Parts: sequence; C-alpha cells; structure tokens
Amino acid sequence: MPTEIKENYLKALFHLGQKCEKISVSDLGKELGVSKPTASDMAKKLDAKGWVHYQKYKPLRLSDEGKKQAASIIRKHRLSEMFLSQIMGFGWEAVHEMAEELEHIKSETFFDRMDELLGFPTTDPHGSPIPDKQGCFKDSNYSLLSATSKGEEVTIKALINSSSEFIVFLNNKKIKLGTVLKVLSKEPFDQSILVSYNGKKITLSQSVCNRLLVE
Amino acid sequence: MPTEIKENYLKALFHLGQKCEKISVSDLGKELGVSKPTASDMAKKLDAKGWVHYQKYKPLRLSDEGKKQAASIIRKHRLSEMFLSQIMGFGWEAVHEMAEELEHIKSETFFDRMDELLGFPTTDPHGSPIPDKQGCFKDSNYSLLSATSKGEEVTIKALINSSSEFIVFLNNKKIKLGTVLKVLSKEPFDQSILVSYNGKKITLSQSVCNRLLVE
DNA sequence: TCACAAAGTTAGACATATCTAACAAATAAA
DNA sequence: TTTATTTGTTAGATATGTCTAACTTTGTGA
Ligand SMILES: [Mn+2]
Ligand SMILES: [Mn+2]
Ligand SMILES: [Mn+2]
Ligand SMILES: [Mn+2]
Repeated sequence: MPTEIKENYLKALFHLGQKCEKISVSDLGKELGVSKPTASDMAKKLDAKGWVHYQKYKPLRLSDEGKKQAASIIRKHRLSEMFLSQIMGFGWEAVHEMAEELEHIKSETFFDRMDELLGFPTTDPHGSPIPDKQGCFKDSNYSLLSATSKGEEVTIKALINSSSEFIVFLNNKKIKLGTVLKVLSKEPFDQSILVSYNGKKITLSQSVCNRLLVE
Repeated sequence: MPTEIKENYLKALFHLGQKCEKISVSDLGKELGVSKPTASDMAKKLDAKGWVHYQKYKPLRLSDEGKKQAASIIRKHRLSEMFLSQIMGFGWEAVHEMAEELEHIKSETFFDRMDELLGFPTTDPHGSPIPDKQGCFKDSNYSLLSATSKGEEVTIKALINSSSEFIVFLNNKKIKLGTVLKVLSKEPFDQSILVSYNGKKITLSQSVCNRLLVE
C-alpha cells in the first residue's frame, strides 16, 4: 500500500496522463510543488514498487497496477467530496480541499458506507466521474465550452478545474452544473464568448471557457 | 502544528497521564509500540517544540500547550466516533479504529460541522467526555464497577477501554451504556462479580469490571 | 551540424522517525 | 551497602522524502 505522499504522486500522474499522453518529470514536479530531482527520485521509487514504468530520460507512464491505485484514491476523493456536499452540507467550492485529506483514509468500510449513504453516486459535485471499485471510469464525452460555436445551446456538465477560486467565480455569476447557456458570439481576438442564461447576458473569458465541460 | 506521529505521542502522553501521575519513557514506548530510545528521542523533540517538559531520567510531563494540543486531538477523535456512530450508522465497536485516522484531519471546519450536525455532543459513543474547543474536559465522577459493593444498583456510564474485542464481548452479553446492573455478590478469590440485569444473571471477571465505569 | 537552452540525473546534504547494541543511572534486593 | 535488575540514554545505522548545486542528455534553432 502506498504512503500518503506516494498516493499524491500516483494521483498527479493519473491526472497529468489525462491531459497529455507524455508525462514529463518537470510537470510532475510542478503539479506537486517539488523540485525536479525529487520528482525524478520518486518516479524511480514508484517504478521499484511496480506502479510506474520508469526509463531514464523517457516520459513517465503509470503501470496498470499504478492506474488501479490512482483510481482507488480518486474514488475516495470524489466520494468524499460528494459526502461533504450532500451529507454534511458543505458548498461545492469547499469540498475539494477537505477531500485532499480524506482521500488518504485507509479504512475501506468508511468509503463503502459513504457510497451506500449517497446511493452509489456516479459523479462528484463538480461533475467528474467516480470510478467503480475495480478502477473503471465511465467516460462521458462532454466538450469544452471553448469548442462550441455561435448559436449552440449547451448545458454545463462538469468542471475541468475544481479550485475554490474558480468555483467562487461561478457562484458569483450564478453558474452551476445544469445551467443552460446560449452561445451568442465568439470574440476572435481573445476567444472570449458572449453567453446568455437565466435572462442574463455576460462574457466569459477563454480561461473560463477552457474550464467548463458542456453537452 | 504537530505531525500526525507527534499527535499520536501527545495523545498517548495525555492518556498515560490520566492513569498515573508519573509517565515513564517505557510506558510511552509500550503504548505506541516503539522502542525506548525512540520514545526517549521523541520526548526530547516534543520538549523542543514546547509540548513536553523533559529532564533526563525524570518522568515525562506534558506542558500546558501540550495538553491543549492533546485535547484538540482527543476532541477530533471523539467527535469522529460520534459522527461515525450517529450519522454514518457504524456500531460502537467499529468507530474507534476509524477515528484513529480521522483525528488527524487538519481542517477545523470539518470537525465544526460534525459538532453542529451532532448537536454539540458532550460524550462519545463509549461515554468518554468530548473536550470543548478550549481543551477543557468536564470530568464526571463515575466509579469502577470493580469498586462497588454487594447490593448496589448501578448504571453503566462509560468504558475505560474501547477496543473492539471488549465491545464485542459487551455486545454478546447485551450490555450497553445505560444498562442497570444489580451487584448480587463479589467473589473474594478472583474479584469477579455476580450481577443481574434485564432478567439475566451472569458473572463478570475482574478484568471486565475494571473496564466499566458506573454511577 | 553545432551550439545552446530545456529537461533530466547525480551527488551530497538535511529533517523526521525508526531500530539495535552498548552503556549509564536509578531503584530494588540481598 | 554492595549487587543486581530495571529503566533510560548514547551511538550508529536505516528508510523516507525533500533540497540545491553541478553535471549530462535531449532536442531545437541558427
Ligand atoms: Mn476534487
Ligand atoms: Mn491528498
Ligand atoms: Mn476511541
Ligand atoms: Mn491516530
């Protein structure tokens, strides 16, 4: 079983692997706020444990066992977020940080009970899928708001980034999962998008549109 | 803020200090399953942090700050136990082990919310008091079942030891907090006690009577 | 193709938490 | 009051996770 620190590395590797096929040591270091030698050393240790395929100067790759470990941690993370939100009444902007800690609890029954009390949810409060106990993700094919064209009407389904700063921004704009947006126009200069919803009409910057998944 | 490991030492020191005024390095080691040099070294480190008063060859003593830290961890532990039992539906024999992990969660709001959802409880599922946020324990003056005399009628108020093995024993005997026992007789040879409750009549060994607090 | 910047690795150090073996102090027994 | 036992400390080692400084590869741009 990985230590808490190794769990964070495995999770980071999994997330980086989603964004981009080739995971660099530098990116891993950046993601976790550690130096390159630290990330490199850890990659070797994870290889020794059989969770990573490490070769000098080559991109990092999670092994199948590593992916399973990562999925288990992500499952705990997302169940925790759902539990904090649905059972304990925390706002969706507050749950990620607490889940960063709860995901490391070893007790399996603790999370099994959460799952049960929540009625076996399939997504977390930010719309991300909760993998099953075997580590399988049911991948939804949502697209980025930034990839939609003028005239489309889309529903917000998930967030790419669950930082509380971003969610507080959405709260201020009264945007949540399920909000239906009409794309009125797209500014060619900075890729910002003018949308209407709930009778409001506002401009969303590219940085915002790149963080919203819609259908 | 103490590391998770130091938190366990502080909690152990607090508990040992309740049982007995003089805390020895050996007892600390035994409590945590570490060697004497390890316990001794850690005592020095805790002294350096201002949480313990350490003097060579003298009994260990928690400082006021150390007591406050310990109380905070015990508060988190007992709130967790109450939450696991009342909100998540776990049996009182299962909660201690999970609380050993949950007590190290840093987020204060997590525990504040537990407290609120539970209606600000004052005891945990084993009858032990939950200290307030200032670290004050409201000490109840219960006595050991082993200290009662023939003919007395007492109510079970708390357990000295919350190991799941002991609680499973109590479950099998249908003994819980609130159960009223009548002390029928005391065996002088082995200090076992014959009690009656709920129409049953059984003998409780000294080891059991030393673990039950009654009023 | 060669030079240079970016990315990655090695070397050496430090902090934390642990151990065993050996020694010293305190306490209990003779 | 010696001796013996228990208790506690030192010394030296190991494992984990981190750093900076220096060096080596890799890949790009001239
Ligand atoms: Mn999250
Ligand atoms: Mn984490
Ligand atoms: Mn407990
Ligand atoms: Mn603990």
